[in-house]
Amino acid sequence: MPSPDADSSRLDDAARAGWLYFIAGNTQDEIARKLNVSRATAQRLVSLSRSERLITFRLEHPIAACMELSQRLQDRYALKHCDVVPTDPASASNLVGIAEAAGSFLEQRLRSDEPTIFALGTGRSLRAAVDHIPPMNCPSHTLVSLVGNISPDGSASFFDVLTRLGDLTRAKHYPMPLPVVAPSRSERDQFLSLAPVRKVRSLAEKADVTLVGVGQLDDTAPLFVDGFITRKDLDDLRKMGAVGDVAGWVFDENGRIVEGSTNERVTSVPPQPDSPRLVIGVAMGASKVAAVEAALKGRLINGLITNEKTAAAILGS
Amino acid sequence: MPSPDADSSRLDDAARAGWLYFIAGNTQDEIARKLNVSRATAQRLVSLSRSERLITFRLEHPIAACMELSQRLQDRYALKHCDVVPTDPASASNLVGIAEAAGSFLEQRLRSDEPTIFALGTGRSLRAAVDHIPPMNCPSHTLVSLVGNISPDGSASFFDVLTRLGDLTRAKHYPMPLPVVAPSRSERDQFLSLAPVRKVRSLAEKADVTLVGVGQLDDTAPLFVDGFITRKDLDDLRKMGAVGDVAGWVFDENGRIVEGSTNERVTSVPPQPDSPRLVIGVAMGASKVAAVEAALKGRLINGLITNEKTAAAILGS
DNA sequence: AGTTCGCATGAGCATATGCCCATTGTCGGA
DNA sequence: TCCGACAATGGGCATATGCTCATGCGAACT
Repeated sequence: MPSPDADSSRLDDAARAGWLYFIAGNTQDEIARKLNVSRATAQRLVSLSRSERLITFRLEHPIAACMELSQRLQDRYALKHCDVVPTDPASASNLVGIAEAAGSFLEQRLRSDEPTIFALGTGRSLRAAVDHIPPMNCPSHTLVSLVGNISPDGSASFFDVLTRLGDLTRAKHYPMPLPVVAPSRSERDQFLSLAPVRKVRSLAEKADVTLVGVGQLDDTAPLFVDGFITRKDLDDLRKMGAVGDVAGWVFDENGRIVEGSTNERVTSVPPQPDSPRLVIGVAMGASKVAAVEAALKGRLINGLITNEKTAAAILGS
Repeated sequence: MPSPDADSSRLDDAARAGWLYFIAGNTQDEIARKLNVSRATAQRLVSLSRSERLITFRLEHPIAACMELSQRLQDRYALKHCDVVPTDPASASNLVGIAEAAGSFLEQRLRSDEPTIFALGTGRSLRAAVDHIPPMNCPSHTLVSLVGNISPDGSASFFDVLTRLGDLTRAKHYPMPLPVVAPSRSERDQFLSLAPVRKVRSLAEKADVTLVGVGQLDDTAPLFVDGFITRKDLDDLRKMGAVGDVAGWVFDENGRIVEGSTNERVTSVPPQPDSPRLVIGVAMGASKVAAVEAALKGRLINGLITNEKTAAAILGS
């Protein structure tokens, strides 16, 4: 067969093949016959029409943007998991969407027969997520808390994610019977030497799946608002360049855990950068963008559940 | 699993599945895992994203328009074959493109091992097509002419497609040693009773593939320009509503062979409407649009090789 | 002109896909 | 509250697809 214009002719055929395959819905056998080539060649032409961008796909659906953002986040930060849900235009700042997404993620993993250890942080996002989980019976799983469940005023913490989920699932669960931040470093160290606390920490380190909220350190910082740290702590931390927290541990803009200040007194299980296990951050909102981005950079989390707007802000900055 | 917003949720998932499949290039197994459904369901979702037009395909290539036109022509006129080649913007009115297309169609069929009878009309398009065919050895095929090869002046016809192709292919070939239009009806009938002529006609009727040009009947009508019919014939035919010819047989705007006039004297093999065999018209150009359209309507041809502009004109009128 | 390199080709196989069917779960009505 | 109808689900099979490999052809270089 003569081959004048071999290149353009090949691309023409690729275009034809792509058209017949994707638009007309032909099988590659039919295309092979119509173009008078072998099926293998038809396959190559179809493949070529994609790789040469002769044919393009367009998804006419709000989800498309989310998928795109999710993919880019996964690529940029080497995430093991990333959900981006559409930002609900009706409700500007509530947790609709990511709570459901985090909830169904959790539910899915809970329904697995594989015995799994779940480590849980705290915060509004996680609490909302757990509120979307229906009662189910999964006694073979283990739930363990990363953070103390004693409020600054001595009561049980308001966002007791662990107990709530334990009730729903009848899974064994291990709360951490401590204040989140101890009054001093030495008291913290004393707490940590307690047997039940050590048990929880060793479990948490083996957790297959970790879910944490991500806190910001502006004036609405959850750690401060909920009374875990003082105004002075907050100011000190910000002077040290801290931008956010995960399970009470405060980190700077590169996601590095800062030394000193409240980090010397926090009783939570410390996040392990670059964990081989799945560590998912659940967070959304303009105020959390910097914190989430830092946590991603420092690989304090290797998974993310957020919404479209937040995802776009993280990628855009 | 709870099903609030079952519909929109299902479409969302379909969109996700479509995105993952077509844009991210995931397999349906991967999609099934990511969306936490069975593979069968993932398949349904991908399928749904196409049928609901959530995902659309766009072919960024000049060929796309041709494919589209070709498909529409095939659908509208129930064609067995249709090639639409890009209109070469550089060369407004020559036969580049369709000649190559017709040539390679013919070449392809000639290369087949299946012994095939090819019936050939005449005209510039077919001649140009044959000029694109390289020498090859296919003695098992048979070529037969639909039209006489004697010019009005008694010489061999200028566009002797058959002999030329016979030389190139070493196939057995049967020319029709007749003038295209006899001086009178009775002379025509005499010619047709000759043994060699009857042989040719019986072969032509069994032809597996027929290729014909399509002539227009305006002032540049090939039949007239080449001297097969007189000016008066032409005027008469047009008064009778004739718009074109195939192998010398003249038809009206609905593709019905007109009665009387030159059709009483033409010696060619008459076209058979709605033939079960493949009968391909090869033609292009604004002046031929009406003629081609009529031939398609009357099913004098059930295949077409033309160019983009002509195809668009046929469909647009 | 001879030789070598590179690329396209088609056979064949492992995998992915599409679809049928039995089953399950859900919803509306008695 | 129970029943029947319907739709969605996942198993399983026939088919289509993607990919590897050995081969052949043409182009470029010597």
